[in-house]
Amino acid sequence: MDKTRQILYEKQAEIAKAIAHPLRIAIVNFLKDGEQCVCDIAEHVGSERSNVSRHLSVMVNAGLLDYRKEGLKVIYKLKCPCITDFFSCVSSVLRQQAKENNKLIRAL
Amino acid sequence: MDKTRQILYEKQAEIAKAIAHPLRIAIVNFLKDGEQCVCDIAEHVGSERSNVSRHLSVMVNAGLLDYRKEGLKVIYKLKCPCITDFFSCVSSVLRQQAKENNKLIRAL
DNA sequence: ATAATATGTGAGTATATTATCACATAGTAA
DNA sequence: TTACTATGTGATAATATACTCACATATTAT
Repeated sequence: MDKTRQILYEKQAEIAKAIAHPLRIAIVNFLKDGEQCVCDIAEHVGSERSNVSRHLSVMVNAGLLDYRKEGLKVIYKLKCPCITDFFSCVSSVLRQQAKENNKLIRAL
Repeated sequence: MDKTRQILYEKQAEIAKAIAHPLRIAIVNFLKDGEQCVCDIAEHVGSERSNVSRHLSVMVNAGLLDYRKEGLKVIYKLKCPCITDFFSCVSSVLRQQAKENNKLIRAL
């Protein structure tokens, strides 16, 4: 295990961690349909603005989101459309789990 | 925000969390080349067996890995080859970050 | 049977993450 | 100026995660 490789894995883990939270996933899914301000994001995901603000900065720091100021508002948007690839993998794991569950249920 | 949708996001986050650790990413990358026992995984990633064992069970619980016993050894393998999609997304974010860093450096 | 090996797990500690509240800041409008 | 709104942040407490050590379990070999 190379030292460089280890650093790479740490960076990759940081990005993965930035996605790995239900609220952040909800935010990402909302932003797929276009950029949004904190205010509207908070209302859509049903959480406090201060909390949403923190989650947004986590994703900005990880390089997942970009933002720009517009008057009082701050508008966030997805930086990388490839985020879809991530969810396609996750969904595939979930489908597999569902398939196995069904197998169990049928065996009852 | 639907209740069902919220549950979906929680499940997705669980899977993402199961990947979001440097050691687990190292393990996944090792297992891409084929199934391996705990012993060899621990040596490859340079960590204690008990620790590796814990990380492996995290990924098994998340549905990322499968295992089978073979004598004294327990052999773990990737359950979903699509894990590559996940890393392609993460790598794309990292490339973007590198690009921006270069831009900064050139502006010095 | 005993010894040796691979794996997993309980307990404890250290660290990280999250949510909440109160407040600070910054832009806008009157 | 004052009032209002959107956003971000410090402090705190609750919770979750990770690592280490010692030990338990299970399989194989002698």
